[in-house]
Amino acid sequence: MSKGLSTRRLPKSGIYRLALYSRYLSGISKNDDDYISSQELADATGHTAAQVRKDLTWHGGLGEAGKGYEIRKLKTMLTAAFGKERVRNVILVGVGNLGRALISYSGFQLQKFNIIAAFDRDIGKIGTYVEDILVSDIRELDSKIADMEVEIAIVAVPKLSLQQVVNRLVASGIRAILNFAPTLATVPEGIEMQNVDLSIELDRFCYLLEGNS
Amino acid sequence: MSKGLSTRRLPKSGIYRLALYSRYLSGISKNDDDYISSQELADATGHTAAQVRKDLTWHGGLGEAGKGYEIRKLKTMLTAAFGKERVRNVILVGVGNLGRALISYSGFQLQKFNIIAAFDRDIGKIGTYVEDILVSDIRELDSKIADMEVEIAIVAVPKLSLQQVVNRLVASGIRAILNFAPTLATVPEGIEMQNVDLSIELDRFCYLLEGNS
DNA sequence: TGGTGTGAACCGATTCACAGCA
DNA sequence: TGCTGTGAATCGGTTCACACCA
Repeated sequence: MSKGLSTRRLPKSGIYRLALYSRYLSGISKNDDDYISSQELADATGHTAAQVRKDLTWHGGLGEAGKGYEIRKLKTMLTAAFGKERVRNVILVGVGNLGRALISYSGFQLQKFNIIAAFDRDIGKIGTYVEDILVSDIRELDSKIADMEVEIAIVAVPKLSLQQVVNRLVASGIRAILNFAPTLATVPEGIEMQNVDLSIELDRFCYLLEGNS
Repeated sequence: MSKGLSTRRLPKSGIYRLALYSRYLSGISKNDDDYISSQELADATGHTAAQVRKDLTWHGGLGEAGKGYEIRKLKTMLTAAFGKERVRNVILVGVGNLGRALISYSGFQLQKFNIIAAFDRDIGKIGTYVEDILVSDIRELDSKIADMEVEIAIVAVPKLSLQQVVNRLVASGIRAILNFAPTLATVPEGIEMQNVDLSIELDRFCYLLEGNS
């Protein structure tokens, strides 16, 4: 008889949309006292007003009938939902071209992400600096991050090293991994792993351009 | 009465899986004469066997009952589906740290993507080379790519320039854009645009780590 | 026996439509 | 009147289960 208690949490894709709303709010010139409608957020992020309202519902109904959402309240809610009251420490593993570019990527600082350490296994890179980040030996991962609060790692290593690096990260207590290596790795239950595979993004275009409608 | 003709094409997420299968096949040591089961592909890519079979159905039933899929046939089908018989030309706009790293990214050559030109608007960069790619003035986009076959552009420009760059690309006949700028742009119907936003990937982790279950 | 192909069932996410409130 | 909040309807994708074939 029970229909199964219908979804009781924001869907995965909703997290992405919340981040988009949040980014939009930080970019507009409106005052924090102003109100914004679900329609405006929808237009700005390419979704529907109903979708926006539903997304915003999960963290408490903070809209006001007839007026919209007070920007201050929205920002507060989003900051809390993403835990952005504080800066997040992030480590990088793999200091190749891509890794170096990621260290320099300005978007991170802006978003309260702070790359605090970098690791590589290439003896030629260990001990050097990229921007102001010291590159350490990957074997020192454990000891280096032991007393720092780090939950997130960005990995940009060759595909053959990936699983090994991931294992090491997990063993060190890392809880979320953003992977740029063009291959997959397995992680234990409870560890988040997101893959960004540049070639596969382009492959998607190829498929579509090939006329597979 | 009609239930609406149910899905008659591979879902968007299926394109991603197809690319994954394809990559797995190029990486294994099996002979092209060998057979592979949906189960093996599923295990290798983190999906289910039924899912794999359904995905492979869209481009023709090439499995053989009791044996699996002949690797040669699979590869041929995938090559055709992604139009990988030929090399694809790609241009890059925005030669900052990230742009330079993308030019050097080895995954592209391997996957038959060929970056043939780079553009920037910074006078200090125009005329220089990154690897063996000449950086041209973005204003020469049209004339430079007029006689080349280019359908795909990778964009790694500052957020404020994005929409303008996108407009220019679309006007030049580009049909697919991979965007690394941390913002959105609008494109006309029929143009494909995929956003890769590094901060937002990390934000997703933050949300999950915050215990929003 | 082993493994494909596929309709049907299921399930989660999106959209619709409207009641309710300022 | 304008816009939110939300159940209900819908949609699309995934999984199930099994007929079928070598």
